[in-house]
Amino acid sequence: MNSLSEILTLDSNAKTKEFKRGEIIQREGTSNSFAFYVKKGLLRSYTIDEKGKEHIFLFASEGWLIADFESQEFERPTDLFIDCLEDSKVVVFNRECFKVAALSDEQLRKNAHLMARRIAVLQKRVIMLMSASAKDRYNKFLETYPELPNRIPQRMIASYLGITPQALSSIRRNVLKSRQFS
Amino acid sequence: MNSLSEILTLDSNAKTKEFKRGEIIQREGTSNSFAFYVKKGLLRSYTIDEKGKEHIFLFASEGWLIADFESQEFERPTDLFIDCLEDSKVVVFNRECFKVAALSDEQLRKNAHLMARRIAVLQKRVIMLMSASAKDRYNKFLETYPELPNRIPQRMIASYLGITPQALSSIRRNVLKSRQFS
DNA sequence: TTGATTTATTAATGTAGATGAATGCGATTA
DNA sequence: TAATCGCATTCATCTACATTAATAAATCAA
Repeated sequence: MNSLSEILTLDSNAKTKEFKRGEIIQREGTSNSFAFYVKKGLLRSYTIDEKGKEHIFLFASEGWLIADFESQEFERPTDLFIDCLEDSKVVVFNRECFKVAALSDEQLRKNAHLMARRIAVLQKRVIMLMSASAKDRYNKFLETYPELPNRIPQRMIASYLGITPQALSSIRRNVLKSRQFS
Repeated sequence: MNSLSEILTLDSNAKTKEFKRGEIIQREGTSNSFAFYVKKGLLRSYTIDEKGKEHIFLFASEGWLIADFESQEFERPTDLFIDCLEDSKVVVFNRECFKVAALSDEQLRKNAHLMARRIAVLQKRVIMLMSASAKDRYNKFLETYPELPNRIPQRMIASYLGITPQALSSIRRNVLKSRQFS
């Protein structure tokens, strides 16, 4: 599931593009947003609030899909920026491709797993955000995405967790301290 | 979209059941969880954390579907309780019904809309939880679900928002106070 | 109706995490 | 070779919200 070959059949016209680290490939307010499948590299989606603060919604490394489903399902301009945290190879689908009405049965079926998986991930994230402390969320993040911390600066992990870099720094310090005594 | 007729075709064997207010129709730890479509009444799903505190994940009134997608997609026992906040009429689907392999093309298509909509809602919820204050989340809740506050006790709204009843009470007091001067 | 149980509110106090500022440390560019 | 920039860390202070406790109102059970 979620393999490249599965995805590619969704849209035979989809093209693989290469982007450089730091490139913004989708901006907030865009009304025909795309969906991006990551072949290589690392992308993120995020919002910027009225105070100018970034909130990272999702990281997408190899094999993941990144898109603004809210925007696509309700045909609204997107709230999400998407940019590259590493030089990346990305398959670009146009928005029609993920609108239910436009899809063939075959395409839908392949799509269904991706969507169910995304719902599961989001469900878990909401419950974590509501019920767990920043420290617990950080530990869960390390468990769930053990390879990501090597590729992502701390401040972005903090942003994903919904805390400041300072708060994450002090959590890490306390973890180290408590490890010394055990 | 999301109409009863659409849903019912998903599983012609699905049965409508009636439940009383207060009935728990799914418990945490259950390994074959169900999906519930609300014909009438009001349901909620929630977790209970290790301190015994409830965290409401989702309300479902007429026309909504409630289920633990995480459990179903990954075939794990559910973390979610589901119970009735009002006497309700509910269509009960067994978990197989939402597993992709078991669905006809027709069923899949109807399912896809429901899933896309759910992703959109969850995406919005995550972003709100990360970036908005309790007061802003409350106002957004009132905007998005204007009819719910009449049917749900405050403490459950608080739980949905991720705050305590006391905090919600003081938010409401401040809103009233500021309205007096405008 | 009465007593018991839940609910909303208020207030006092505590705390996780935000904010703002200072420091040192690679990394990039000149 | 600096000189500049972004990043992580530390510290002092502040604040949004939690916790605890008390009270009154509303709901439910007998």
